[in-house]
Amino acid sequence: MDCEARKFAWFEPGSADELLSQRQVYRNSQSIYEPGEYLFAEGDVHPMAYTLKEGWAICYKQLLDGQRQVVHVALPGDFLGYQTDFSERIDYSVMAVTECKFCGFTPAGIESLLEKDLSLIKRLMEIQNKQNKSCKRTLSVVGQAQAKSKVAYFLADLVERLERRGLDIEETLAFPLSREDIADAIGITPVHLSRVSVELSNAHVVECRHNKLKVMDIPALQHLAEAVF
Amino acid sequence: MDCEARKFAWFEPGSADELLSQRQVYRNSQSIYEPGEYLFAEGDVHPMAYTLKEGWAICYKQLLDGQRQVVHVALPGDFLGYQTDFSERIDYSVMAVTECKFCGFTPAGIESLLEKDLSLIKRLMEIQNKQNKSCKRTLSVVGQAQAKSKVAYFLADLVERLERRGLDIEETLAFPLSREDIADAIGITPVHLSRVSVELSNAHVVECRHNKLKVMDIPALQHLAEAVF
DNA sequence: CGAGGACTTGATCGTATTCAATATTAGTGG
DNA sequence: CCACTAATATTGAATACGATCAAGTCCTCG
Repeated sequence: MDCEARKFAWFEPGSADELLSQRQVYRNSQSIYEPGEYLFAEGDVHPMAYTLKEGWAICYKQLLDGQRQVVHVALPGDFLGYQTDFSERIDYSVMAVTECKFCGFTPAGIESLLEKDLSLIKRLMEIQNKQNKSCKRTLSVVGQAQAKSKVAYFLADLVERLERRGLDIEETLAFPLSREDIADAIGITPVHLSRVSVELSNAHVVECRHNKLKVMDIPALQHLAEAVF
Repeated sequence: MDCEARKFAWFEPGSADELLSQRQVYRNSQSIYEPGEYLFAEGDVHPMAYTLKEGWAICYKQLLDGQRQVVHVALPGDFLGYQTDFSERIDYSVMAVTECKFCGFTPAGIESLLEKDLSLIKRLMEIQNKQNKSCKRTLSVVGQAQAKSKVAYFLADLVERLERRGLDIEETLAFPLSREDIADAIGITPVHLSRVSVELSNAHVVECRHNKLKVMDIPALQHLAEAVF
């Protein structure tokens, strides 16, 4: 995991929390997933939580008719799969977009970490709180905005998150999401996304092609996004 | 608050938690809001959290252009306004739809409760987790479904929540939301909502008029909703 | 009974979808 | 390294779902 991303992680072995390390917590916990592979799927009873250490992954839900909604694009440092009650079915799927490295935590491991350091509970609450806010914000844009604003919001949000992870957003960035991934995240079709992308490109706001992303006008992008940043 | 709703509340004075009661926590904490009045508004620094004890309220966000997205319809027992960091601005507004009675908690009050009973932290996490799941589910429907499914989802979800609060959903239920409230919750216009309502009514699925709700065919309603219930 | 607001209905328009064809990229084996 | 193929993305044309504008109707409340 990029060192900048550590501050987003819930618990990072090898950092200042080192003294808390316990063998059991990390046993079998580091794992690699290839593009297209699943960490877990919606409906699974899956008593593990994960920190994404490297790579990009998408979290999504499916309607009964098969329609897919991407509810989160996971970046290094993101904490996934946590549930207060791990005997419940998980409510979303996680699929690797690029090669991903995850660090897994068992419920027992989490329990023992929490007992040793009460501040980790606060941290866990903060993470939930942030995810909550982010989801409401996305819902607002998906529910109310026009296609162009939705695209702008999606890209502006991702760019902001990448910047906080230490990337220079003035540069051309690696961007592994497909048209369909993006479209499913904002509730439009890939075909229409393509048309909107051309508009944004012609307006010299942002260019997003061939798995590369180049932001040309950040203020314009954020303004189009309609959301409060 | 209806006694059935207590099990949804985070902390209910007068219940088994009674011994925890502290004067400071409840000072000035019971308050009544008339329809249209605000508990707090998006952007406020508002260091209080609340349990809704009686009435209906809507939680919403606004885009920069003024568009409104209702992110939650609050019913008795719901816990609102909690933030891990109360110095941050709150990310949504809460407006009373009917006359509402709220029970308020100060950050200091919450802190002292948590210190006395660690299980309350678990409870708080559960609440956050539930809100999270609910938001993702709503996002999926708002992002992917057709208008008719959106309406069905919205009503099916509310009916389920009312039922868990002890109401008999076979009966005609009080339903104080306006067309606009519903429309803003699912991302369609009130005009179109009106047309869809007629369809659902003609199909003998659900009737929702004059602040009354009558579900005629629950299975059909849930099937239309497309979401996993 | 009258006035104002909320809701419904009708007609038209526009954004985004769908279907289909083309173009581009990435992947594979010669 | 270059065909050849499959997958992904773009473009075009037609359609449709939902939005908008406007008129009319139905409740509610004074």
